[in-house]
Amino acid sequence: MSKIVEQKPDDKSSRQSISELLRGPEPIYRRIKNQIITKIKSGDWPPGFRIPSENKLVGSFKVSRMTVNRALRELSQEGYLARVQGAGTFVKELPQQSSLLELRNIADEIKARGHKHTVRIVQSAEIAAPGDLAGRMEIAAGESVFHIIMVHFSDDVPVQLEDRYVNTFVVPEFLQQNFVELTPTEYLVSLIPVDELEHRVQAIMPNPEQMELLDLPAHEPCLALHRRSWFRGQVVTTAVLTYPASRYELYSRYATTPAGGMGPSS
Amino acid sequence: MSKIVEQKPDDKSSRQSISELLRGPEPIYRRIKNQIITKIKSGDWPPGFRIPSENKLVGSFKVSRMTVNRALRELSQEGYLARVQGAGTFVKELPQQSSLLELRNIADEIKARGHKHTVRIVQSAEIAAPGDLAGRMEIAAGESVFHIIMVHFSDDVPVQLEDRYVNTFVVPEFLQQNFVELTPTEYLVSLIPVDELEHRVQAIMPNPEQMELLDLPAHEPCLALHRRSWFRGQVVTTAVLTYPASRYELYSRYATTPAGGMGPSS
DNA sequence: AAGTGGTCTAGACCACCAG
DNA sequence: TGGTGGTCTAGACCACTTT
Repeated sequence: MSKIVEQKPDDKSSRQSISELLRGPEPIYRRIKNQIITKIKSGDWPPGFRIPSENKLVGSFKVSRMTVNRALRELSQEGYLARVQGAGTFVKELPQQSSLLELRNIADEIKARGHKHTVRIVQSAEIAAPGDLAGRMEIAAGESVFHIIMVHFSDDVPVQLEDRYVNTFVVPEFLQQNFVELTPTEYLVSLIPVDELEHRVQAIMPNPEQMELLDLPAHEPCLALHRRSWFRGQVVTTAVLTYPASRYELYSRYATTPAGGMGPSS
Repeated sequence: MSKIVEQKPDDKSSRQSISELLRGPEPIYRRIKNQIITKIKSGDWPPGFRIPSENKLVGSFKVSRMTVNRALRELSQEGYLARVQGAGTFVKELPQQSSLLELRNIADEIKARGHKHTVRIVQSAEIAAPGDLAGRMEIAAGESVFHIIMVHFSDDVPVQLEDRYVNTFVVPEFLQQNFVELTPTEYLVSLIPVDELEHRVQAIMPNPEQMELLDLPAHEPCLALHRRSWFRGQVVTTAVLTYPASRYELYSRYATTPAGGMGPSS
């Protein structure tokens, strides 16, 4: 007879900094997704665990089954869950990967493998964008941009050279950050949602400067990953990430089907 | 007072060879998706075109709005459409790319750029899998696998060396194909659905054999893309695709938001 | 004000898997 | 056979864009 949708006030499980402010309160299905991801990441629901059925979740969340279904279906598409008709919904083994399509943070990757992550900041400045850079950042030539060059180490071995430019208009306080504690990727992701992401991957022979910064022997090729990210039609940042061939490779595994490798038992 | 779901008989727009047989008739929302993709690919609905509203589609397909909504939402997630609340649904510019996450066919890429695609088959045989290969293909050592080595040319310049192994159990008639007409990727994709896909990307210095096959100068690095694909838990094929650095790079652009670059007007 | 997409509901029928 | 997920319906309220 009146309001069908009973909007609940915000609960603790939703904080999204800027995106929250920009996008308004989260829809129910996304809150359910977040709560489930939290359960998985905290270890409450370990890999292989059979999570409550849709009907159980309908009961505990007090929502319609279609809403729970959408949350579970999307989490399944995103690789968190495997759904088997007639049997149940299970937490998948691999907690996401695919460093190519996603915006992953080198510090997390290094730590996840049990190594020590350190950085060396080579350069950090505010410059006027020359023509080619302005083109890549889709701004006018001569406009101000931040430029930072840093090297990431895994157990004191250099594994990534990061050469990054940042739009000063979108992130004016970028250079004030302490990038020893929080990598630029981490900082930017936490601050600005990413609408669009572009990657180019090349094999290159490093130039002398790169060889020195990465402490490379002669004739060792590198992977060069060029990345640009957009928010509301503006380029937020563009970076060239250079990896020594012998110390790094890009990896991505992607399931197109729910039953990808995780069975109910086992 | 009885059946709510009125299953319509198959119409022409759904043919999926094996997947059709395996997965049964397509659900309505997927048939709608396919018809829309057909409209886009045929050029009936060009980039920027505003497609009929959900309510119009509800009328023409005689289905519920939720069903149309699911079709459009998924096509938007997949990058075909951009949806703008209050304004409409628009065909996006880039008809999909992201050669990394997806399984793209080198011949299509070359032709799409207006070049001539040719191949040279270097080797084609059935062999007993040695231990390391058996591991990668998740079969027993010594089991039979197909092995094919070929070079892809763009306007007679070699751009890709394809070194592929195929599971004989899943695709027994693989070697009978004419790969001058239809690339292995194309053939396999048309035959077997892909449940899961793994990619690894390295920078390498080519060995002498690779240098010769790709007609490379000294000291030119290459991108090596290692790919494995699964169907129902079995590795169908594994391939190493080697690209000369100067002639090829991997590219991927990915919108996480509906409004990714395509406005209603413009 | 009219139209659009975003979300949600409370039901329904079905195919599938387990005990 | 009972529970599970897969899909679908016919309605609803809302925020937003366009006219």
